[in-house]
Amino acid sequence: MEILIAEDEKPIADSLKKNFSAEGHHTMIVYDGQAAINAVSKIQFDVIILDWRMPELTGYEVCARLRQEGNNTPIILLTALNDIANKVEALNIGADDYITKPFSFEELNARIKAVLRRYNNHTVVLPFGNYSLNLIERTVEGPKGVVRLSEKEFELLRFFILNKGTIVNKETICEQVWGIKFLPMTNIVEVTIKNLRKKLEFGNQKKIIKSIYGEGYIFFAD
Amino acid sequence: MEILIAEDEKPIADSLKKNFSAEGHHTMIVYDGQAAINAVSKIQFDVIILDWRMPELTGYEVCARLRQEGNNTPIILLTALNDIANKVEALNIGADDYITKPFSFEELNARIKAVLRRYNNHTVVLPFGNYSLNLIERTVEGPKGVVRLSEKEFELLRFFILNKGTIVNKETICEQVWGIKFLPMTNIVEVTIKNLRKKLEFGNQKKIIKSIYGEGYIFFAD
DNA sequence: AACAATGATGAATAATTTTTCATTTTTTAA
DNA sequence: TTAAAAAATGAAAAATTATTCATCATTGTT
Repeated sequence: MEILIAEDEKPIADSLKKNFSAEGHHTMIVYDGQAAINAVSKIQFDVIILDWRMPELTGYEVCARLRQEGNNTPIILLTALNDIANKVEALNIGADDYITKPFSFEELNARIKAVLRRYNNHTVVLPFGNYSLNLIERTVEGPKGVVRLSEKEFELLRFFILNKGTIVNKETICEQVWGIKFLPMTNIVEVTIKNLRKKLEFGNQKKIIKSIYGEGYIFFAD
Repeated sequence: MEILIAEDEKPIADSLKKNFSAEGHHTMIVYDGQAAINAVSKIQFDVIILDWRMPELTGYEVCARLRQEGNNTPIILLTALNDIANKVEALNIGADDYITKPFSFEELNARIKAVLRRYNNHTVVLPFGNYSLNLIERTVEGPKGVVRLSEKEFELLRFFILNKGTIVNKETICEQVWGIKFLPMTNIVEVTIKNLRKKLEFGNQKKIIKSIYGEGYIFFAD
């Protein structure tokens, strides 16, 4: 993993580097904010650790500037002040987490892992219309907020997204989602579609799963 | 999507191309096996459709050769024979699916989507030791074969993989996996670890989740 | 060795999800 | 307009998963 440490207190920076090296990561140290900006423009880091107060540009400013530029590498801010206002500010300008000095390496490391975990999930998402399906969490974000899907609902939605814009019949759905040949004496497909609709549809918004009498269903997104 | 069609019967190839174009895909047609090999060396296709019998190299030979070279683009074989032996052979040499002529475009299209679906999942996998965790299917592939995990088992394993090699205490596990502050009067962590172990461990193989008395657990992979 | 603390485990209970079933609603075509 | 087919739905039953609980096993300390 490529880690950038921007921290003007050399002992802290060195100690972090040593610890990260022991875990098999590559670390780069810079001692002021401007150097951090320069480094980020050259290297694609996995995590950036920014001290709050630094010469040239503060960690706060570096973070804000990176986010303005559209860079969304996970950022963790280090601060000497155990100040809630700072935390709120840090998260507002787009930091992913925040840790108060003094801290143990284990603590920082745990935060990094938590951030990366959240961050990685972020990338495994299927967008559709004004919704998005998180494939790991099995949640849909949409007009109803975040809704958890059960396994079958999740598989069904994934199937619909993949086949959006085409009519799919119940036999196909059954084979693909349930992995079984369609048995005419069951109505699991209808029931699961009903439940999925209930979780996705909001008020008078247009339907995204439409039934086509005698043929099957068609899924619209956007 | 970039699709390669290798099919010497021009009417079939043209009809497929027309249909794929209507769905917004780019299609390239070649009329013999050698041309297919050449095309693949130049362009990164999303799916390759190979006729079983073709001049120069048969679809069977093209498929085998591509797989030998380490190319793992999804391949669907078309064959005129409704012959089980062929199907087995096709899958043995690494084809992803197989379809018997005559077929409708819808049928082929459905197969392509099913293959892509399987294929896409393949990429969202966390390897650890001689196991791998499929993040979409929530299955582990390991010495026990493929095992389905329940939601909590899945989240727990994901947490362990992320924190492999470091000791994690029960409080942290509880917070990260269950999203709750640890309550000392519950033992869900122990129980879920027990169940996960049962699904992962095989015979006398060395443990991958080790308990550290009074401290927590440590996860080893490789 | 004996005790106390911690962890493991089987089984009971609770909660959730899946499937079935009976009934109502909608759609199409006569 | 009406009858038949298809789809939607609420609720019951079945299956699976999560959690609790009681008990047993292991570890570290005295």
